[in-house]
Amino acid sequence: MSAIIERANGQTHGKVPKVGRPRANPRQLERPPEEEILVEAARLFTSKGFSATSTREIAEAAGLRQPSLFHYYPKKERILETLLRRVAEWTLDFAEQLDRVDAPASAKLYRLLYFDVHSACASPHPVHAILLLPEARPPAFPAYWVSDRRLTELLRDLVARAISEGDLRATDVALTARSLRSLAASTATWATDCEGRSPEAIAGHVVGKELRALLEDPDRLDSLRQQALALKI
Amino acid sequence: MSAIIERANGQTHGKVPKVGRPRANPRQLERPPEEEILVEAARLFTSKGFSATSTREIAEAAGLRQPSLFHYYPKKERILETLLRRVAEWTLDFAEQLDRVDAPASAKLYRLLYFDVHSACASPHPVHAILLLPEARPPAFPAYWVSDRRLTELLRDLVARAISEGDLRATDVALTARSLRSLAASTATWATDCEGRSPEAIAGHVVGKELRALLEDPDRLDSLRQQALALKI
DNA sequence: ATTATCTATAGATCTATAGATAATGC
DNA sequence: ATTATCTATAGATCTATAGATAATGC
Repeated sequence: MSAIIERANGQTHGKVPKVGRPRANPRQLERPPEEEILVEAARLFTSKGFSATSTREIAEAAGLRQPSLFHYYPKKERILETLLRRVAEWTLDFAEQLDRVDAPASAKLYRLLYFDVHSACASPHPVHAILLLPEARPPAFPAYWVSDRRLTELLRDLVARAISEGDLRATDVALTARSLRSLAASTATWATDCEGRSPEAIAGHVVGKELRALLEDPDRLDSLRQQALALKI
Repeated sequence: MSAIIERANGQTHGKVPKVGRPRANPRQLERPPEEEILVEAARLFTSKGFSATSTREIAEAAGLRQPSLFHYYPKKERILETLLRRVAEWTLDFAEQLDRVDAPASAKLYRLLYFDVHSACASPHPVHAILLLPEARPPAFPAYWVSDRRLTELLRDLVARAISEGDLRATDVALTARSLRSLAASTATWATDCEGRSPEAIAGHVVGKELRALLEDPDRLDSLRQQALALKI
């Protein structure tokens, strides 16, 4: 999870505040407070839900008193908004890098799905599950849903191109894209139950199943997988 | 949705109360109040979330004042508990009938998945999405999770038998069962976005994709589908 | 002077209970 | 007498604001 949430802040460590009144419960900080808040909020939102998580719980988990939270996020909703943005950017950034690579659409499709599902499984807490919170549904957080639509369209284009390149079977492209888009979030909801399986194993299984179903020649799955994972991003 | 929620109450219509103080806002009732409450609660829980839905909203939607709700459900949680039980029973009952039919495991697997996903898509509101509410996660509602485990084990057995019968490819059976179990709920989250597609089309697409991926011979999908839908339940 | 925090609290909920009330049933 | 509803409200939240305070920085 941390990786996804912190992506935009690789360099910001050490930004731990020196000025300001000391905390009531001092502790060693590894991240700036606004990042600590995001990490704890993500954990609480996915396990208890957005509305069922109080700002007090988030604050105490981040080592602060409840009103101090509002110094960093002026509304509770802004925390969820920030998390949604980070999750969307995490995948969108990868998708944009992938776009610049020259490779068959089927390989790119595999690689993008694998990246998305693997991220969802590898997070210690299933951050991607925040995408399924009823409180995050449209029309709330329109900026997130713009990114989501972009990603769905990207998947649709990859599927359509892979079909015209002869690698995938003809199928309902829009429906396929919509269901592929939900793959990472839905895998995140159960991946933590599967003890003993690595994120790589789960993502490989899930994405492999999708592509085997879509491939014109299912026996090509193994070579497609190798080709996809060999792409230099 | 109504079908799933009301399954246990086919005969109970007309149980509209004649005794008791009249309502402040009288209206024509089609269902007994406890059923009206379930239908409205299901709609509100899936669209706004459990904690974000107040007992006042549910009550007013059902034509009652807020405290009157507690005549039927002594705690707000009991409403969600009842919904979870109905959704679980809906699929479990079908699975038990299916169990008594003599047919190849692959056909039964297709039929069970189709039933589950089709129910999820056919509901005017995605009731199955309540299974994804963070508030419904274990360890809350242990009775529901017992049913859920039963269903996952049933899927696992069907997959294992279909493999030993030679219809499905060898694969990680537990992982496959777990991901198949999440199919209906996850489809419910996006099926309503797909205007112009019938529940049959969506369920056929989604379940077809799963089975094509699992089949030893993908070309057998069409005949498997016919065989599955022809089963007399 | 600026900043990050604190304490105190206003104001708006929200769930659940207590007890009254207005029907039907016997 | 029983029942389903109502009104009124207690008690426990919860979000967000106001304003004080205890550090560092200049």
